[in-house]
Amino acid sequence: MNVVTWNVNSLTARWPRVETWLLDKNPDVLLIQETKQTDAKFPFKELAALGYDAAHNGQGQWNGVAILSRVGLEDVVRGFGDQDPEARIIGATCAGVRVYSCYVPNGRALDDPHYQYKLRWLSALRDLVAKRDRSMHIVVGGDFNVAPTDLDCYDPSLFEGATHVSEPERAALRALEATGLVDLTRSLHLDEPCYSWWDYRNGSFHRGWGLRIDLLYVDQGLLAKATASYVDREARKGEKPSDHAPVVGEFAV
DNA sequence: ATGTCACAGTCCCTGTGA
Repeated sequence: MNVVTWNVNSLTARWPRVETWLLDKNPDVLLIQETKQTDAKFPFKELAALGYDAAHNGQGQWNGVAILSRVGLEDVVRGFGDQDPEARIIGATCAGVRVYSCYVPNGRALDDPHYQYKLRWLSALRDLVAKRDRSMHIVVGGDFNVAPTDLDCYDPSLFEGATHVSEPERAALRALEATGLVDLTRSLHLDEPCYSWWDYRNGSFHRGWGLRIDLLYVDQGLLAKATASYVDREARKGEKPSDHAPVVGEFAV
């Protein structure tokens, strides 16, 4: 089984790339962030033609998360309940694995109210994950908008005083891990940066100025069955790419 | 250190968010 997370930065703008990529890679489960679509616009029919069941927590202009699966899609839950007006999380069970697609708030700046919202959101995610059914494997994937350590940032000196690298954000990720989750890509690649996002500006991709902010958190039992995790850098190249690349997890289940 | 992209509305440019 493989599970991929990809922030597509508008499924409307990215559909030709996403469709081609699905035909080429045929993943079992794809976790999408930033669809920027209402449920009415989401391409359910086109995905069904490719063999995918899909569930979408759509909003419209911003946010929007989805789960695509060709191995079953059950027990879909959107959001945290009534606490969050923004469409940033969706969960489902695929082939007996509980999966979540998460789009963590950006934070904008340390003194911006949106930063406090980001920390509250990560706390709510931790609470949700802590209450999980531990008889089932779990994958919590998505765009976390946090680089877990300095290895995940191309130049930490440029990010002093900025979001994505601050200690409270990193502590929030450690609190999530403390529920029994591990960072899959980092667990399998202790020294490689494995960046997943590059700013559209400044030729950042070609200069190697990236961050690793797209993460797959899995339970310890699933880590034991993991066979690979990697970033599909090819998807960041070519015509009209997203600014994020897909992050893949492969498991012997 | 800011050279881009996507969105909606003010609608073929501009403000906002990333």
